Amino acid sequence: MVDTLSQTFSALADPTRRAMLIRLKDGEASVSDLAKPFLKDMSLPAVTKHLQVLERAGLIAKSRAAQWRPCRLKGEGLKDAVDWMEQYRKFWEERFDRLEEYLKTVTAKTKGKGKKHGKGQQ
Amino acid sequence: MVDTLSQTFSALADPTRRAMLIRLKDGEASVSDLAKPFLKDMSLPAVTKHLQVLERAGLIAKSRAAQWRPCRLKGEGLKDAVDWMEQYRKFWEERFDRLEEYLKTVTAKTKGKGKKHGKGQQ
DNA sequence: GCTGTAGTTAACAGTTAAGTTAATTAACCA
DNA sequence: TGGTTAATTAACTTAACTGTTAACTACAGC
Repeated sequence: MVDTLSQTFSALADPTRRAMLIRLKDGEASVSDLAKPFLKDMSLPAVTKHLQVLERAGLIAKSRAAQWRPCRLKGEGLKDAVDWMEQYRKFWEERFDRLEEYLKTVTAKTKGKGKKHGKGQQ
Repeated sequence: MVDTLSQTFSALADPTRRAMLIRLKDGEASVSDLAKPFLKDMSLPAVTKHLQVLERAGLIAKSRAAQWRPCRLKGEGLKDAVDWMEQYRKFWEERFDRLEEYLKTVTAKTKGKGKKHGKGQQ
């Protein structure tokens, strides 16, 4: 697993880490601030590891202030992941079946004009 | 890992599986159709397993036709994941810093009216 | 019934992930 | 200097993930 997209999705595939990101929406927080809701369920080193995963995925950044390590959200890290998923939007939007049928009719008439924006993503 | 969101993100955290989803955007495909691009790198049972992951995550559905198992995309499975990520959109959109500053001014004036749509997501 | 094709299941091996406890680093404070 | 707080690192365990090969199920067609 080397590619950025995999790292992003992998980092998001854990409820603890997602909860941490949600907490960080409200602004910076130290490691122990972030740990607080989880210390019944896991140790502080476990929290450190989760934060490292988020940091490596580019979803948060840590700085230093005395003995604290304030963490802040880096939302840009989510952009590529959302962009990737957006290509499926039409597959979950309402009345897709009817929409697709309509599109088939249209593309049949305009023979291939609908081959727009091939981004070559994977 | 029990929750749907974790399953979805986890399923997406693999380039092989993402490539399979991309292939399925073009329409139904059998297991061996889907396997074709990967058989240099992995065996057919490995492909089966990837498809099982996607199926359990609700991202694809398998049917039966003679000895084939046509797979089709189930884009609705991505909806919740995208919705979750959308809450961070403002964090990656351009000039966020200035936007945030502006919002702070606004909410300071309207004292609390900006507390909209608390979806209780995690 | 036999043979080929499509796909899954079983059993196993290697790697990574996620947690633990104990020890360590680093800064503050008195 | 010594104690406290904040956080990380080290070493280890366990479980899950990803892949393998070999065996099996199921259907098609002669």
